[in-house]
Amino acid sequence: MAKEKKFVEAITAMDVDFAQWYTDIVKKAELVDYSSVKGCMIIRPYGYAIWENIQKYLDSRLKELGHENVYMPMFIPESLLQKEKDHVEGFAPEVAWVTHGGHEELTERLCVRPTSETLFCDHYAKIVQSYNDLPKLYNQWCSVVRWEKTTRPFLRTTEFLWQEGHTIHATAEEAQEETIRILNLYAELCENVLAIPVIKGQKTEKEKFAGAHATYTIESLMHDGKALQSGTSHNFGDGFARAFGIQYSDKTGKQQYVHQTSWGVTTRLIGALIMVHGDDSGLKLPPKIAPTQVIIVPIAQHKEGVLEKATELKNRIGNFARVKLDSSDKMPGWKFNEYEMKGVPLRLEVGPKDIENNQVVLVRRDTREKEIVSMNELENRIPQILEDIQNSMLESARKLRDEKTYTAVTMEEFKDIADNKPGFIKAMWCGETACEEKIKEVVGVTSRCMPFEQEHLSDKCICCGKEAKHMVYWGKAY
RNA sequence: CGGGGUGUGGCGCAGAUGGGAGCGCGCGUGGUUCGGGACCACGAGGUCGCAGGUUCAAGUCCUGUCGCCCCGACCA
Repeated sequence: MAKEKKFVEAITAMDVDFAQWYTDIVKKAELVDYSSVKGCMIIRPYGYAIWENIQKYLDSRLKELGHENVYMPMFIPESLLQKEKDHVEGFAPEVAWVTHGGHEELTERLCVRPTSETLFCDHYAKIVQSYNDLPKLYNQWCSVVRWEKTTRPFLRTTEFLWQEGHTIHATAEEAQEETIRILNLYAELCENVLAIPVIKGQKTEKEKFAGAHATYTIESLMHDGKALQSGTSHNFGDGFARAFGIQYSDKTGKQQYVHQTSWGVTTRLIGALIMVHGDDSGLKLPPKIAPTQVIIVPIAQHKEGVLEKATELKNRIGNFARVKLDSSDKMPGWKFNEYEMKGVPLRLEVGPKDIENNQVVLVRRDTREKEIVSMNELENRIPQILEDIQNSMLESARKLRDEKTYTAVTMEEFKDIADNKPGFIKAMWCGETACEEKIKEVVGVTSRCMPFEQEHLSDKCICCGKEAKHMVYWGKAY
């Protein structure tokens, strides 16, 4: 362990100070820089490349499912924002307002979008007339602004990047199907691409989105035992449709309100990647999302033929993986540490000895296992290793999460676990907000979700002792 | 928004009781090196967060203000 620490002195050890560890990684791996605007971050090329990979996957999957991308204005007139009561109330404390255009005060102030429900609704009301116009499956990639009090790179910033889908449907059933379809897509993104295991479930009344009929969520667990809401999908029912007058005439000529959904994931997912997979040497990226999957480090590159061979390998590997060659004058050891810190899944070392033996050295980031491979085998072996890294990262993340998931039946147990063992706690709940609030006050945890996969831990609500209606995942959350 | 901490070259820091702006790393050039953060030589780089004030003199003292970090209350 002491040896490991020596590798990367720049990063604070996780168990010494988790928050500092996170900040160190974010900066040292060159994901972000702080900007001159409070709470706003500069996403640097390496960080943005991760986001682009998330976008690529999600965007193509959404399009396969029939969604279309649009772009809405970043400003919302105050009157428009106020049309749905719960919605405004939910967002009012964190909206930024534009009051002036040039030197002139605006007659109506404009809000910088914290989310675009109202804009989509306003637009849908105009373009929808008949059942033939439905469904509308719109998605938008943009940034939104929420005036947060406490900010942290990726996890909570004043401005953040996201994707927001807004769909309208003829029936409640279709809207519900869409809501769940997207939740499943998000879960797939997390598990299959980001190697982050998630719990799918429904938010309680207290935790649901402002103005929603029901909110569904995927919850993941970070290395420090805190939960992170990683994506949400909302069924609005016809609440917004009524507030905004989004109606269509059905086949019988009757006016009906549409049924609506909205859903989003944000750059927060990058924070999840860091906190689920990272270790004391830095970031650890699953191959499917890593901007660079293979880094080639030439050894004694000044010697005859080394750089030529490294370049040749780069070109070959480039046919099936995202590869980079670092031919800078830095020491090989320096490069090893640098790319470990940046979480590059696989390192390929090639030096004079290797060339002599027609081999290379491959080193995995996740396990640090070293493997000598014949140069003839790269096309076979590298994809295998990358796939294996992808799978085993998901497995170890799942194992860690399961180890940090506890069960409580009494309040004493509940409190004891919450105080001493950071992680998810499963406990039964009667469904009353009063109990939820009391649990927060007494135990110090919030409800994360009512998982789709329910378990019967006891007949009674852990708080009031009345009949239990749901098993709930509780925890401290980001 | 409350409590605590912090702000000095790019980064990490030192600068007791007011009077030379310094160190390590990094950066540039040249050379020797290269299988886990190399070494030597030379060199570039600073409105001491910002604004006032006290003083002959402020990185240092006083007031205000802003940013960042940590802990809480609110949130993707």
